[in-house]
Amino acid sequence: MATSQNRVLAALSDEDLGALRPFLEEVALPHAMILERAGQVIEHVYFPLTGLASTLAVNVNGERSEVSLYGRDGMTGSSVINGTDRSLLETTMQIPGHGLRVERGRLQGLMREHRSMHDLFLLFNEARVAQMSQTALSNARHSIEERLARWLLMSHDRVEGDELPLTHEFLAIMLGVRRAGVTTALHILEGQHLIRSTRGLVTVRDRDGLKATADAAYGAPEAEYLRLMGRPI
Amino acid sequence: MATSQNRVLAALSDEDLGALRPFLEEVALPHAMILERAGQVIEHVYFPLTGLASTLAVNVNGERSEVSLYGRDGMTGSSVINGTDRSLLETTMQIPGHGLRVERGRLQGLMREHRSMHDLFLLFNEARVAQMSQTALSNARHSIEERLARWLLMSHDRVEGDELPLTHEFLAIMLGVRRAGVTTALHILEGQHLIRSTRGLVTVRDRDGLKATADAAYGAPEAEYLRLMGRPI
DNA sequence: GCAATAATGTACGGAACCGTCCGTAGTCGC
DNA sequence: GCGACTACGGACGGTTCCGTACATTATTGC
Repeated sequence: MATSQNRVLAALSDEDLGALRPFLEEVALPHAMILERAGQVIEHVYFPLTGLASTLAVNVNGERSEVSLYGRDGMTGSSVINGTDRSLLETTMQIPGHGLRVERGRLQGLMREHRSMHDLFLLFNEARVAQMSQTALSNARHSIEERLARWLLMSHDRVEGDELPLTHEFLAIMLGVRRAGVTTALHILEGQHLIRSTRGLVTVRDRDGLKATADAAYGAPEAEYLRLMGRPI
Repeated sequence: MATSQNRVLAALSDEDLGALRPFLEEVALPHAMILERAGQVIEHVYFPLTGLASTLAVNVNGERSEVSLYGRDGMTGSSVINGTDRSLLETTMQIPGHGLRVERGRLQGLMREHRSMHDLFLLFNEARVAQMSQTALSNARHSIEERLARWLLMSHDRVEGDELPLTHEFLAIMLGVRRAGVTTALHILEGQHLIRSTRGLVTVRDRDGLKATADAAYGAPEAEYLRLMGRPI
């Protein structure tokens, strides 16, 4: 079991990982799989090894917007880490992959026995807060183009290679904007040769150019992750 | 020392509160006081008894937008609770008041000795995540008018009486919009007799009307606070 | 009470984005 | 290989909100 592919598991002490390992189970993470449902008790906590997961805020009117994005750098179940068994958020797979999972009750017991394990998961929660804060700021102040560039960079950080299998519709939900708005913004980025966009696939061509477009929307949460976790995303 | 005025302290067990109490220090919280500076090591963790604090995401371009708001229902230092000594966020007093504070190092030691204290603070962190998520969603999808109504309701929940000493400029920073946009939105709310607005002061007149305007932007995080903390804001 | 400052009211053109719609082009299931 | 479906491209008027500017009205410091 390639636990070290997941950055959070890799940062665990040998002892903590040894305690957790027997309860980790390999699992496929297909596209659109729902890892956590808003308001529902969480069954498992997932550690992606590949693929991309995202956590959305949803409300009673069916509006939705992404608040956090992670892959092999993170884990689901932030509310379990914080001591409860459910949250208002929804977590789904954006780009398919595979990962490891552990039953919630088991993890709760392990965190109680192994405080340093809990402490490490809390550091990831803190990194996630940094990311969520930047999302809130970007949603308030930045253009679709900037936010899209940020999102593509964040995704690019978390997958192998430069290909991101994503539809405009999906990106629109992530950013909380119109699908047509995403189409236009992608065309602009493509016109600047920063990406290539084909049906269901965005290919990153010029990462530095994307950074220039994203400007202050990208970078700070990523640096905070490095500081907190002691290793890059 | 009126510790029970703060909802987090009030939710502590007698034993945990007894351990913490000797290290709590009364402190005035004047308007615009900075409780935490972005990127700087946190000196104290504050428990407001009155007044309103807010936490802002800031970036290198000087852009800023509120991500979280709390008063007697909460505490600063979420990053300390998560195991680090600083964060990218900035926390300032919006409406003056007074509160209690404890040195960071002392609190870190206490949380280590008294796990149930740490666990309770984590539940508040979880409530804050719910609030931040709603903020991110509202920033992406809701009009200034809706977001303003939400903000006024959240503030109203946390002060005594119906008077909120706030300037348009301040509200604009909170919402991440133009000052003139706030002025217009306040006029609309005032035209509907939901508030009265005079220089430096907003008075809530029709709370239910504000709820109707805020729609889905208000309510869910507040219900989650109740669930997590076992008491209303 | 008088200047200086802070807060508010108002306006303007323009940019960004929305809601909506429809046509076209890939892709999939059988 | 053909119909059904999904994804994308492009357009439309309309609204929201921006950046900016400037005047007016409280309040404060002296």
